[in-house]
Amino acid sequence: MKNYNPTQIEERWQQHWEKEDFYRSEIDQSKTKYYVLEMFPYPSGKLHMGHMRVYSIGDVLARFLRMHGYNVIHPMGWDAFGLPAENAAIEHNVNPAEWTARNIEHMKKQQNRLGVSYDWRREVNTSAPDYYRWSQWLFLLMYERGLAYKKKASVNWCADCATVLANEQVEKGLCWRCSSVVESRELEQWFLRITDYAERLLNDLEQLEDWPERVKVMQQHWIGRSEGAEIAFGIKEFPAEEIRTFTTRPDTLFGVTYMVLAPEHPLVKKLVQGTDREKEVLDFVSRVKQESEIDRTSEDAPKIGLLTGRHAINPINGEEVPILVGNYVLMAYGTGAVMGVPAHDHRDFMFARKHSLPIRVVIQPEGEELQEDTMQEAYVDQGVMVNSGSFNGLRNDEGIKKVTEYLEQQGLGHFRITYRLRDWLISRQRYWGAPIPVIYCDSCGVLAVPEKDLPVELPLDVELSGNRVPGLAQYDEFIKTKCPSCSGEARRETDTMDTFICSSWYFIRYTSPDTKSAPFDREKANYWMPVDQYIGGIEHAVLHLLYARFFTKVLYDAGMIDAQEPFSRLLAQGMVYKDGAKMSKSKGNVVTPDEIVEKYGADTGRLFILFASPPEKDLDWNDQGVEGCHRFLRRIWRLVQECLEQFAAGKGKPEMGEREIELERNVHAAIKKVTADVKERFNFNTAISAIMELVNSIYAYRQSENEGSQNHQVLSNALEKTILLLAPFAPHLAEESWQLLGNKESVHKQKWPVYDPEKLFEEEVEVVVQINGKVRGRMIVPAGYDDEQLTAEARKQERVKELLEGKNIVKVITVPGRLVNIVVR
RNA sequence: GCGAGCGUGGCGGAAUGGCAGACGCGCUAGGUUCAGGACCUAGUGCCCGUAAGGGUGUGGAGGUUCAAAUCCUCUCGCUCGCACCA
Repeated sequence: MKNYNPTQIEERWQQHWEKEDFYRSEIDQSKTKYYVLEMFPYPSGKLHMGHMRVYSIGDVLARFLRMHGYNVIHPMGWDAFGLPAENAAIEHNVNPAEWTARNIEHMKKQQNRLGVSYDWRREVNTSAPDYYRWSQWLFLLMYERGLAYKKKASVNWCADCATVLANEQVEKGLCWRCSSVVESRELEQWFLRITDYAERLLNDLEQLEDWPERVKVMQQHWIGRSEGAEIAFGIKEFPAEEIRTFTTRPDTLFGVTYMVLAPEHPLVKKLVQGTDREKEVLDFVSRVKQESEIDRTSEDAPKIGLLTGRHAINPINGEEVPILVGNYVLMAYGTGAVMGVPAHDHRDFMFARKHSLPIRVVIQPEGEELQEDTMQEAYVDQGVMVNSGSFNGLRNDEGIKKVTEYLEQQGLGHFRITYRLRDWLISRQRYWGAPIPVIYCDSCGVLAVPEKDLPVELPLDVELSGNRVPGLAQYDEFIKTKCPSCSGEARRETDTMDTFICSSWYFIRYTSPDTKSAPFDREKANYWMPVDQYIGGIEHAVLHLLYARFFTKVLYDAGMIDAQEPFSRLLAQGMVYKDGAKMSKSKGNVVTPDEIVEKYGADTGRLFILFASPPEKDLDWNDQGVEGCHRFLRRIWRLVQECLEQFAAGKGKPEMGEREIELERNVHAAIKKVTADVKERFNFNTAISAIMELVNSIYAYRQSENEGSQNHQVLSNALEKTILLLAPFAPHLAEESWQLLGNKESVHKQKWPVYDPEKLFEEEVEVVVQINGKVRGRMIVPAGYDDEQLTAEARKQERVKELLEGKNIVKVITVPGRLVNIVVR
C-alpha cells in the first residue's frame, strides 16, 4: 500500500490546475453568478496564518458553490502601494517597485501552494501604472463632481511616517501603523467630501443584513449623526458679530450660563484683542494647539477654561453670559462653540463647578425638585421645563421642537443635523503611492491633469540613501511640467494618494482587469457586482469598508455601476493566536503556512484552520490539533487504498442488510449536515466533524463484516460521497482519491451530492423516558409510534414501573421520535 | 461612561426549548508492530459506590416551563470597539 505523500500529490494537482487554467471564470448569463472575495493582501513577502485562514475560508466557499452550479468568480491581487514598501526598500537597499514585484512573485507561489482556486487572469496590482492610472482617473471624477477639494486645515501629522493621516487612521491619538503620537498641523491638503455621503452611508447600513452587527455599529458610531439645532448668540461688545453654536438640547436654552469657544475658533483673537485678557488667552490658545491629540482629547484631561471678558447674548431671553475659551471644545465638530448648560450636561456641570460658573435648572424631573447648589451631578434625563418663560410646563422632548421652531421664526436658529464623520484627507507626503493628478499654474491656478495624460507616472529611479525614500517634492524632473491650459511653465502636485483609495475599487477592476478605456467595463461589472461574500479582518471595519462603500456610491451616482453597495455579505474572520497570544517573533510562537505545508501538506493545514474554530471566532493554533487533522486525512487515504485492493480482489455481496442500510443512512445524514453547515452558517468546523463521523462509520462497517461479505456497491458509494464532501476542504487529497477510484473528470467539476430524505428514515428509534424531567430510561420503538403508543411503551419499562410505584401521574408529554416525559406527584 | 459580544470538561469546541459535552486534541487501559510519537479497541465532566445505580453539573442568584446551556430579570467576570462629539 502506498503511503500518503501530500507534497507529491499537491504539487502534481497544482501544476495540473494551473496548466488547465482550471478556475477561470467567464460571464455566463445562463448561470447565477457568485462573487467570492478575500481582502487582498499587502505584498509583505511573507504569508502568515491570518492569510492562510482567510484564503482557506474563501476557497471552501468558492469550491462549494462551484459544485452547486454557481458561476463563481474568485480573484486575487495586491494592495501594493504604501509605506512599508518604502521602509523595506531603505532597509534592503532596493527600489520599492523591485521589492514589491519580488514579494508578489514569492507570495503568489505561497498562495498557490495552499491550493486556493484563484482565477489568476484577473490579478490586479495597485502599484502598476495601468491600475493606478484609473485610481487617478477616479480622483479626477471626484474632482469634477465637486467631491475632491483642497483646503488648509488642522490635520493629523505622524512625524515617524513623515506624512499626514486621515481621521480613520488615527487610533486613540496614535498612528494606526507605527503607534507614534499624532500631532496636529495646519497644512493645505486634498480631501474627499465623504461627509456629503454621511446620510446614505448611515442609512444603507440597514440593507446590509448579512454584515456582522458589530461592524455596522462601528460604522454607525463613526458617522455619528446627531440631531439638534444651530443657534446664533449675539455678542454684547461686538454687535455686528455672532457666535453660532450647535446643541442637541435646545430645550435647555434658558439654562445657558456661559459660552465656550474652541481655541481655534476664528473669533477668539478678535474678542481679546487689545484687552488685558489678550496675553493670557492667546498663550493658552497656543499652548493647547501644541498639545497632541491624545493629551487633548483624553477624558481625564482637566477641562480648562479662560474668561475672555466678553459676553454672549442668549437669543431666547436676552441674557448676557460670559464667553470663555476652553480646551475641551473641538473646532472640528459642530461650530466650534458650545453653549454651557451645567445643570443638564455632565461636562458643562464639571466645568462650571471647577470655574465657579452659575448653574440654573431648567428641566425638572417628575416627582423631584433639583436644587442648583446641592446638585451632585447634571440631570440629563426627561422632565418638565421650568425657568423657561413661556415654555414653562412643557415636557422637554416637546420643548426641543418648540424652542427650535420659535428660533426659526425669529431668524435666530434652525434645525440641524451634525455628523462626527469628517472629510477624508487623502494627501500623503510619501513616494510610494499614486501621484495626485493635479497641476499648479501661476496664471491658471489649480488644474486637473487631462485624462489623455494619465497616468501621472511615478519616477522609478529613486535615491536610496538616508533613512527614507525622498518624496516627489525632491524630483525636479517630476515637478516641472506644462500647464494644460496655457502651456506655460507649471508644477505638479507632489503628494501621493492614500493607499486606501487604491483599495476602494479593486474589487470592481477584477471584473474586467484588462479594460483599457475605463476603470472597468460597465457590463462586466454589472454582471459580477456586488461581491456576494467578502471575507477579511475586523480591523477594516471603519477604514477600507467605509471608503469602499463611499466609492461605490459615487460610481453609482456617476452612472457607472448599478450596485449601491459593494459587499452584500461580510464575514469578519477572527485572529490566529498561539498559546493565548498573537503570533510574534519576539514571543517565538510563530508558525508559518510554509512549515505546515512542508511538514503536513496544504490540505492538513486548511483542514485544521477550518476545524479548530468557527471562522468569525479567534483561533488558537495547536500543533497537536494539526497532527489530529493529518491523521484524519491519512485515515481517508488508507481507506481508499484498502477499498481499492478489496474491490480488485473480490465481488462482495449484493444484499442490503441492516448494516448496509445504516451506512447509507449515515452517508445521507452527512450530506445533509455538511451542506447546511457550509451553506447556511459557515460552520466549517461542524461540517468537518460530520465528515469525520462518516469516515468513522465507514470504518465501523468494514470492521463489522469480513471482506467477502461487504456490499461493495454501498461501500464505494459511501467512499465517493465522502470524497465529494471533502473536496472543498482538502482539494488535493480529494482529487487524487477521486481519480484513484476510477473517475476521469475532476472532483471539482462534480455536482455536489444531494441527500435523499427517504434514506434518512430509521425504522426504529431510541426514545428517552423521563420522569419529572429526569432521564430514567431509554427504549427502542418503531419510528412511527404516536403519543399513545409511546406512553404505553414507556409505562411497560421495568425501571419506570418501579419509579411510578405509589405515585399519581399528573400528565404525560411526548415528543414523537424523541422523548416521553411522565409528570408525577 | 456608551455600544457590541462572550462565559459549557484538562484543551479547541458541539448542542438555539426536548438525552449537555458531537467531532477533534489530551489522558488511561488493552491489543498490534522489530520498534515507534504509526495503527486498532475500549474508557474518559465532577462526586459517592467494587458494581448496579444515585447525586450533581453550562460564571452566580432568581424566574417562566412538563422540560432551560438555550427564554426573562438581576448580578459577576472577560474581550473588542468608541470615548470631552456639545
